[in-house]
Amino acid sequence: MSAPGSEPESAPAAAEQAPVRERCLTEATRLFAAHGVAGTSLSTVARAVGVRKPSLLYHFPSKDALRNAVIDEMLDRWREVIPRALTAAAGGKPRFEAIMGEVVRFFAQEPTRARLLTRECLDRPDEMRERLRRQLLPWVGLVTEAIELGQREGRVHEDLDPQAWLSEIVILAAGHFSMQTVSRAIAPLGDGAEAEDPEALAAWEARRTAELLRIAQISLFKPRPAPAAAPAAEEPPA
Amino acid sequence: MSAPGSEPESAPAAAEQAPVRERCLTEATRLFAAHGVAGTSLSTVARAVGVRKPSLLYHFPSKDALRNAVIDEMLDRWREVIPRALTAAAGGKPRFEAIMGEVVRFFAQEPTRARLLTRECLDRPDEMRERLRRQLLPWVGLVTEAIELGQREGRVHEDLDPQAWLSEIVILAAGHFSMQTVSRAIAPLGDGAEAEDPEALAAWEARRTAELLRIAQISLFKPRPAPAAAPAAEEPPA
DNA sequence: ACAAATCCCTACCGATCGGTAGACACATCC
DNA sequence: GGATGTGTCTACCGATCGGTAGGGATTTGT
Repeated sequence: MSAPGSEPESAPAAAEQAPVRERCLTEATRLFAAHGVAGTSLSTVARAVGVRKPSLLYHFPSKDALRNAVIDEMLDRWREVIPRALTAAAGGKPRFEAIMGEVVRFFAQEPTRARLLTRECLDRPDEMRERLRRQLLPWVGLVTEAIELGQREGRVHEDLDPQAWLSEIVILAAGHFSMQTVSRAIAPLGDGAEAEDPEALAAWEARRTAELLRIAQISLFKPRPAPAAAPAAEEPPA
Repeated sequence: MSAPGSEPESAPAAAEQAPVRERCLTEATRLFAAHGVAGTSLSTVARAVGVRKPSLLYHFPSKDALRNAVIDEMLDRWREVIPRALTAAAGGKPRFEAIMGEVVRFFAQEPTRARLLTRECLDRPDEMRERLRRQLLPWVGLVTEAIELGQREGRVHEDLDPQAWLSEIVILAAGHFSMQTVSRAIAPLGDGAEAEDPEALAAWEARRTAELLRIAQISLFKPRPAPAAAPAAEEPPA
């Protein structure tokens, strides 16, 4: 992390009584994701935490430092999940399902992260590009190599551009979770359920996520290169 | 539009000498897209136009009015392009290529629009959802019906969810052009060309766009339902 | 010629912004 | 007990924010 002398707590304490610095990060993440950095004042963050503005500025010497800490924390969590996804299925076959599942789970359980990432990419594209480059260059190589191997083996579309495909899928995943609320503009309305039904909303989200996975899968893998020896063994039921 | 008594000028005059109100919209669009509404002050917009802040507030009674005018203008242009895409290929077969081509062209020639749209969806999701709903509900129905017809005719994947697919593709297209700069984090670096070469950049953008179209196409259409009578007639050389 | 409307300006308003100064409480270590 | 360090506070700073008041051109209608 970026904090010099922060000891990791063994048990995730209740959010209510977590140390102030931690709560500042949490609330700042939430507010920055919702209204943007420029649209969130330090007073607002402080009020959400339950302290005064100078207390916030004691832990983070400036708004920019707070912003960077928030992004660092998010990218650190991301840095945790990527190797887990890659190694969990390193030698196995269902690499694709493992990685996509992990990515989806990462954003789905906290859409805040996707929104924050999207916002920051819009606000400071140059810096975010370099940051993401440092973050994910190593495993971009791994993924593209795996894709190219799949192409040589005939499992992956030959006309697919590995790097471009990866770029588009990452963008799609981030946008998918950033735009949850807005996606309901296309959602079924005439199906009987009206806009506010939370059950119908969850169903719509499930449909969207299923379609996201389907798009990623079918745009990567060939349907069945040829009705050869071993036909059906790779299609998971869900 | 929202202006009561604005007469359309027959010839698109030079941007330098366009009426002030129009230049305000142009500059505000650019700045809002780049830094967000909250991150752009009225003074900044006025300075970019070359007038003083009160002049800006003469044409737009408040910052919120300016914001709405900017979005209205963008959505109006969108409203122009959609029917064109739908009717240009109404009865013909290459409907998909026509629509996707029009959408891509719309955003590609002015990525500002995509960024503004993305930002506004993040900043005011509820309002944007309703706005988009009003905007594109009619032709959402058309597109999904066309997709369902394609499913019945066996040209489109049966397991595709038309509404969800459309939602994801729209998100992908918007994100594709919003994140141009950031996508270079995945771009090829070791290929010899270094980061700043504009030619290599254009090449990378072309690869991305091609991949976007490929993903949309292959996630929609079945590869070839069966090697029937008429085999190859639909594959464009590009 | 005169009045009205249009358009842009200088000067200014109160509110809020990010950030600082410095006092106060408390806990620790010597 | 006193020195030191940590964390929070009140009070305040200059700058900038969105917005207003009102005057001076210029154009337009009559």
